[in-house]
Amino acid sequence: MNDRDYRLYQKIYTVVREIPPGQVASYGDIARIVGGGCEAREVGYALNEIPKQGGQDVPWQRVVNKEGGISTRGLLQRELLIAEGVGFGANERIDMRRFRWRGPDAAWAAAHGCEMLPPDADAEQLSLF
DNA sequence: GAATTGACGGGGC
DNA sequence: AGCCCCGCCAATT
Repeated sequence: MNDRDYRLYQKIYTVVREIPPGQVASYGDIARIVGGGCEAREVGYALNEIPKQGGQDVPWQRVVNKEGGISTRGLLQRELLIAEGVGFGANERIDMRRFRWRGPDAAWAAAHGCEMLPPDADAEQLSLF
């Protein structure tokens, strides 16, 4: 991995660290927040590198796929999320409307050169209740 | 260096 | 809801 990738990975980790406990974000969400042409798969690769880099402070378990499911082998990620209060529904799926992170605030995004998450119409509907 | 793979997403059916 | 296919691009073989 070259230096540019390393810095990109660090930026990804910085964003992931902003996910509050008890909430989750999708790989695509993280990629969009990071911006700069970052893509969902690259986020997955970055998270995969965490164990090699000793990034113990990165809450990687809060990053799931867009369906609210986990793709990692083993059940560790599921256990960690349940311990934080993230509930799994039928078919081992997280209710993204309830637990999806809405993204960083504008000040943080600006300070770190990141993008805001586009408003989710579905989530907006939920807030009306 | 070509082919394959993958902790993904979106669109179509 | 599920399933399939394509695009994406870094990492690996």
